[in-house]
Amino acid sequence: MGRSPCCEKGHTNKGAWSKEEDERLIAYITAHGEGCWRSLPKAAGLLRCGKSCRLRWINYLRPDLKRGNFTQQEDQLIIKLHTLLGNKWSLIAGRLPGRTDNEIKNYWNTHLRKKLLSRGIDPATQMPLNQTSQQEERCPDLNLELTISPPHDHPHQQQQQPFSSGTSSTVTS
DNA sequence: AAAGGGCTCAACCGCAAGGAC
DNA sequence: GGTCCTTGCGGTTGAGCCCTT
Repeated sequence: MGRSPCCEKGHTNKGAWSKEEDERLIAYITAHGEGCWRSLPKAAGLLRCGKSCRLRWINYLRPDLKRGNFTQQEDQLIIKLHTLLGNKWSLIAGRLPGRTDNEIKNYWNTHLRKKLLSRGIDPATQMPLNQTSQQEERCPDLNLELTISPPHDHPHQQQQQPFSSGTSSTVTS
């Protein structure tokens, strides 16, 4: 049995969103704000599941989205953050105003990964490919994320090192 | 000009975490 | 304290676009 499905599949649309659906979603959220995604589709008159509405809003319809090409600075920041955080796309997105986790994830997988590989750099560690095997034994990625603080820092620093890479990696924008 | 292959990115799926009851 | 429900996240998929032959 397990969990109940997030929506009744027989009564929901799937696939690409139509313009009308977008407009309905925007109109509803503009009027009522982001509330309960579960009940939103019904309230907004959409034949979509809440999950789908949330995704559409966050990744595409939100007014504060930047869209368009990533800048060099953003490239560098993403690479740096990925080295520190790994595939924590939502955390990385939290450091890049106007960008979504999905967008960054796609950009990483399609552009940055290849870019680094073509330079002979291991995307996961940013070490030259012929050194990564040695590196992995000493410094598994997992340890890194323990030293990271979330985007909205709490004032009380636990006894962890903040981003300490010294140089320009003060990641706060 | 057409066909095939590769690439991009919006959207879906399943799982886990957190909160409410 | 346990169970159920909702939200959020990361991985994956596939339709459409673009480039090459």
